[in-house]
Parts: sequence; C-alpha cells; structure tokens
Amino acid sequence: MALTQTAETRYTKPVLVAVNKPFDDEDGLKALRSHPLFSELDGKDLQHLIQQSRRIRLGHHQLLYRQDMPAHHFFFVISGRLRLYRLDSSGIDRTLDSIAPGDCFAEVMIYADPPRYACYAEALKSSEVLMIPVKAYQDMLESNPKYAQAALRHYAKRAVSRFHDLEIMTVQNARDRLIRYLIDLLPNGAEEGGEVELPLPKCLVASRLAMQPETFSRILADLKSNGLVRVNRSRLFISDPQRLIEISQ
Amino acid sequence: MALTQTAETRYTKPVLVAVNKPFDDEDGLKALRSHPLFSELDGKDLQHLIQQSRRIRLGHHQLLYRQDMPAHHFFFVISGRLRLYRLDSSGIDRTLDSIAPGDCFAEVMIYADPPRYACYAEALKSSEVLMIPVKAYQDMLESNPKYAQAALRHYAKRAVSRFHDLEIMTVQNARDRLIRYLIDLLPNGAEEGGEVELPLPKCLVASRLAMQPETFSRILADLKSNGLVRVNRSRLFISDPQRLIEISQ
DNA sequence: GGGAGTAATTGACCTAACTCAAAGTGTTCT
DNA sequence: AGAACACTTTGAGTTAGGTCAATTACTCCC
Repeated sequence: MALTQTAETRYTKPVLVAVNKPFDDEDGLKALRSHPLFSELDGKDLQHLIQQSRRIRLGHHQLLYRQDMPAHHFFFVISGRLRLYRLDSSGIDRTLDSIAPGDCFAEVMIYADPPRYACYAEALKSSEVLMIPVKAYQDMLESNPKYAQAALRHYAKRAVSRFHDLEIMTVQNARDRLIRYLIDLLPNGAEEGGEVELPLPKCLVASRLAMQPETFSRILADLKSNGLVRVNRSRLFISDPQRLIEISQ
Repeated sequence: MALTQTAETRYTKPVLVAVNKPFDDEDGLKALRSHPLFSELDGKDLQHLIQQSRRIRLGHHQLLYRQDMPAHHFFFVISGRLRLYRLDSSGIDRTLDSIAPGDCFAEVMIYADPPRYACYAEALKSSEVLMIPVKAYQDMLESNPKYAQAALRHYAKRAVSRFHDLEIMTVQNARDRLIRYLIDLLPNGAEEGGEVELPLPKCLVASRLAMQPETFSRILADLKSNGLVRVNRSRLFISDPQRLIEISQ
C-alpha cells in the first residue's frame, strides 16, 4: 500500500523555472563526459543531447522538484551541491542523499512508469545543474543500442548501493551507525587514515543516520575526546580507521 | 573505504554444488516468462538460456553463496523462499531482503566489476532456484539490443526501492518503523484493510528493521491489544490501515 | 509421540538516545 | 558593521528500547 502525502507546508519558495543559458564551458563538458551515462556517447550525440538540455541556476535552499511531480527531466550537477529528501505525512523531513558536482540524479526515473519524482530535490548552496529531457536520452538509447550497456552498468551499481545503505541502517546503535558512515566516506585505500568532508550539514547527516542532531554532536564530541577524530567544521580527520572499526564492532 | 570481512565462523554447511535437473515444468516456465527480465525474450532465446542454466534444490538454512564470492550466476526462485544477508566484522547477521518465488536475485551483479556477490544468500525453507550464467544472459543482451530496454526498466525499479528502504529506516522509532513496514506489505489498494504475511520469521523482520526481537514482539503485542492488528502466526490482519498510519505519524 | 532445538513471548532492569531548553557559533543580508 | 537567522553544542531530565533471564510455543527429526 502506498502512503498518501499530506504535508506540504514548509516550502514556500517556488519550483524553479529554467534560466536558459548554453552549456559550453570546458570544465562542465569534461565532467559530463566522464560520467558513465555519457562517457560512451560519441561527440555528435552528446552535442545533440546538450542542445536539448537546459542549464539551471539554483539559489541556496531552492527547490528543484517536488516528490510525486511528473518527471520529464533528469539532472547532472555542474556545480554546488544538492540534497534529496522526502516528507512524510507528519511533515518530517528525511534526507536520503546528497549530490555532488559530476553526479547525476533522478536518472532512475527515466524508466519509472508513470515517471514521477520519488523525492524532493533542493540546492544546499547555490548550484548549477544541467536539466536533461528524459525523452531525449531515451530516444538516443533506443537508436544506439550499444549505449544501453553503459546505462545498465550504471543502474546496476545504483541498485547495489541499496545493500550498502541497508547494512548501515540496520546497525542498531547511533554511535556505530555514525562510525560506519564515516568509514564509508573515507576514500578507498585510506587504511592509514585520511580526511573526510561531510557531504551534508551535520544536522542533515544526523537525519540521514536516523538520529537527532544532539546525538550526532555528542557522539562526535566523544570520538574527538578519545582522539579518534579531529574535527574542523565539516572536515573530519580520521587518524586510525582500524581502531574506529574495532570500537564500533 | 571498505570494511574487511573477518567473521565466517557460524556457517558450517557447505556451499551447494548444483544438482542437475531439467527446467521444463509448465508452472516454472510460466513464472519465469512473466518476470520482466525474461518476458521480452522470444521463445528460442529463452530456451537457450534455460539450457545453459541449472536447477538447484536447497534445504532449510542451506547457503547458496557467500558474500564476496565471485559471481558467475544469478538466480530465479522457482519455489520456497530465500533471504539475503550480510555479516559484519563482529559476526552480526543483518537481513537485507527476502526473495519469493518468481523473483530474481543477484541479478544486479551482472554488471558489477569485478562481479562478486554483495551478500550471503540462504534458503529459509527448502527451495528450488534456477541458476543462470551471467555470461549467457549478457551475451544474449548484447546480441539482441532490444532486450536491454526491459533490463533497464527492471534495474531502474530496483534502484528506486533504495529510496523506499531509506525512508523507512530513517524513521527514528521502532514502532513507527514497524508500522511503515506493515503498511508497505499491504497490497496496493488495500485501504480498507487486509491480510499480510511476514516474508521472514519475526526475529529476522526485527533485524531487518533494526530492532531486537523482544521489541518487535512487544510492539506487535501492543498493536494487538489496541485492536489495530490481529496476529495469526506470520499472518497479520490489519483492519484499519488509515488508523495505523495516523498513530505512527 | 517424545525429545532437541529454535523461535517467540514476557518480565525486570538499565542505559542509550530522545526531548526540551538555552547558550554559543557561524553565515547571510542589508 | 550589525541584525537576523540557521546551525551546533551543551546540559538536565525522561523514556524508548536494549539486555539478560526465564518461560512458553513451535518445528523438525528420529
């Protein structure tokens, strides 16, 4: 059974109407081309896709789309950062993901039926995204079946991350959940320690990990006082990941 | 950073070696054909795929594959029921999913690189599965690009379910998590109430919902005493889903 | 059918984490 | 620069839910 959505009060800012602007800067193009969904496309096809897309600028906290809105586009982040979240019937805001430059989002909706956004998307700071018409991408896939392989790989990867999320979220205590989250944030091969940047403000990381901001703060303070992490704003330095893992056991 | 796997003590039963047996019964074939990954295949291709596959019988609690094992096959459930789980470094068992007849699993690994199982899979009761070689399916997709569309739709759907899981798991109290879980189990359109069969033994549902079996039991007892559900073994009758949702708010 | 083993329930106790409140620290806007 | 606002931290009190222990109910075998 599906839950019905009733809360819709807190967001007064309107959904953005596109600001037209060409997408032609070198860096942006390079980033786009290095994304698995686009890297296989040959120059002509990519160009055509970009021509049909629009570049959008979002202000801090600006809403890009709403949950359950018909989904005619998916997005590629050029700059800034966004977050995906849901609102439940009592209006509680659940952060599901944060999206960094070079990432795509809402791309899974291409094949939903009917295509509706599964969550809200808002900018965490001023950001630019490329708004790509679902139909344009779909048409291209159909006329160039070889592209489908890359898309399949991409989607399969997404599907796998479900296991990962579930593994963290079935951890029953807040401290260990947070530790697991931090470990996952460490770049691969950083067994000797490393720095991690929280992809969300602390209060939203807390929400993502199903705990209160106060709990998050206290756990971090505790790890800090035990010399397990050093904290500088949203940057955390983890000197001994192995010890952290042992503690979380 | 990836966590290293150290616990591997509790499973003494060996990984199954295939029992060869043709897959030709009408019901099984019909079920297979109605799965989105196979429904588009024309008869010849499907037949060929089946010929390359093997039918496997699993006993109660028998392990089908282990996490991190190289994944050369994916599976279709003919009968019985399986569960997917992970073991963390302290040996705690986290149930991630249960698989019913007519479902596929490990199919996302087709495109993983390197292809390794992301979790353990074991039979919850005596079961039969069809073991399909990844390569056979992949070859078929490549030689018949039209099939890729169906596969894409399937994978996209899987990816969407991540949001759903996260939405439940970010609910901060056990009672509401359980209620959400039950509501999701209700067939679509059962606003007037209906019966739900727990897809897992209660203690594993509890694990899936990040709570203790005792907590699960107490919450259910409480809902029962408030007339919100009637419980008969693993079958729950929910008379007034709307009221349940209101309570969980 | 009886015994072993597993799953579920119930009770008592205790602690992790929530709630509310207030103060501190940044950040943005004018 | 200063006001307004959002985010973070800290403290105190409370409670949801975890832990441990004991009982009951199933299930599977022999």
